[in-house]
Amino acid sequence: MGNRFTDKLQRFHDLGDDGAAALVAATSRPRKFAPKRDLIREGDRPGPVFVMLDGWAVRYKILPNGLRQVLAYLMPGDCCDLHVGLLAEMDHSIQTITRADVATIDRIEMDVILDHHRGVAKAMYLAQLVDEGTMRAWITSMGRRSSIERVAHLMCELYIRARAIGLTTEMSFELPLSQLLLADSLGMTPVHLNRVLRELRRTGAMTLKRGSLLIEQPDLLVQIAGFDENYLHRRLRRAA
Amino acid sequence: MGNRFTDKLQRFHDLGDDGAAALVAATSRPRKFAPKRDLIREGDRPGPVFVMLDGWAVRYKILPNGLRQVLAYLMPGDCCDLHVGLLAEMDHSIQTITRADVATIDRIEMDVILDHHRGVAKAMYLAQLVDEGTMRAWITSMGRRSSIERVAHLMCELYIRARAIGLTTEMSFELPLSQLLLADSLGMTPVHLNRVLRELRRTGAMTLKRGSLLIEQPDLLVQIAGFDENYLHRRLRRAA
DNA sequence: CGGTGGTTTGACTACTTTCAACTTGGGTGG
DNA sequence: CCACCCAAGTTGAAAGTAGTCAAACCACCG
Repeated sequence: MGNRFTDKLQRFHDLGDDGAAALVAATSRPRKFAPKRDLIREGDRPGPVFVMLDGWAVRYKILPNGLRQVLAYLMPGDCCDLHVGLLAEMDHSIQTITRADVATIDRIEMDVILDHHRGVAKAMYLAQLVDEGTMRAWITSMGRRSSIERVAHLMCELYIRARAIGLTTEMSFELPLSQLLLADSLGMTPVHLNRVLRELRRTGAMTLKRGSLLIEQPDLLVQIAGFDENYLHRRLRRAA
Repeated sequence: MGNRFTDKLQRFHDLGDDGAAALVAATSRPRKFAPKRDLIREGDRPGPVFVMLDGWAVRYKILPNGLRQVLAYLMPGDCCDLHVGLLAEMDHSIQTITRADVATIDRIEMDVILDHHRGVAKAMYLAQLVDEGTMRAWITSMGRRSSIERVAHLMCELYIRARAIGLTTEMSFELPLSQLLLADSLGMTPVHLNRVLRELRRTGAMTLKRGSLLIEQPDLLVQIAGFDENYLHRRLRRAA
């Protein structure tokens, strides 16, 4: 009865039948986007809330010198900040990676839903807290993890997130990310990333090839990454 | 009639007399902390919302190997996530840097205030969006700026934030951050940070010395940093 | 007046980028 | 169906950046 968006939120907090229905209705007219299409750009005035019903996207920034930094991945079910409409302008851009189905929820409608369905509001606040935790984990990776640890850590994160929404099969999953994109996510050059991937393959921990990741030794990968999934807050507060 | 917390929020959105009064009342019993005291640690169950009425604090994470990464600075008037109470456990720690006056707002009380004073809710959402924008800027710095650009960028940010709350005098301000702390913020070693600071001094852009920053050539510093303050969202949306 | 934490410096090492060339995999148009 | 093309991936060598280790220095505090 739901879609990937409500399925994700439902795992955070009970939306209630009417809450879920309201969200489904609000996202019932998704638009299809080709790969590498900007949904919104830095400097634009924020519009509606974007909801990824299918496909992947990235948040990113371009520096004056043309370098790009990826800030976050949006996977099916993810959405952007619910209150983003309060801002005068975007401080980053959002672009599709793959073909994608993207719904938009008007700011007013979003407010109405949040006001009338406390379960939806709680679930969305939790989703936002997880996104923030993820940003903190990225800052930590960039600042204090070696390049091999950083790569391993991101792969662990993406695997856990993909698994949570049913995109994994055994120890592998579709990962539609080019090495260029990964390099821009991890603050390294594509050349160096390529060498790090080779090293991870050599250790037997994982193999990334065009479009999919195979995790051969999960324990080893987790150990290399120093991965602790607490920041994804999959353990929820009881009696919230 | 307000305090540093309400003053800050008021700049984002009109709190209304009763909204401001409610916040002042809620933060009227601050507790004093010595420097380097943890307010809460990673793994702890989140409690009330912390509000910095005076003094500085940092959010940080410690890695398994003992390395520390600073995630954000909390300056007077700043507070931590309003919905943090929804989480089962903290994904990072918060520690005072200086002596500090910290108020706490109980989760229930916070919810009541947000429900009854829409202006307060809007202002706090905006504050949170700015904090998120700041995290994105940090990720960008760590990933794609050189060390000298990174240092310059952080100094620009801290100056702008300090100025917004009236802590600056001309082109200098009190900056109670050790080089060790700055190094842990910028993902570099204290030794290297020290050399970068020397280089910035040499160019004549700025001089950091024990406890205060003097910006000698603002234009040069901004240029070195590639600083664009849009992410601090000081330009607000009209008719919000 | 000696500690203690913080800052500064030098020499050496390790890691990462740069640059440039070459390979591969898919898709497209003839 | 195949030749071509382009984006993406891979590799080597040289250069540059940042980390490590160790010691000295400094300022403030008790």
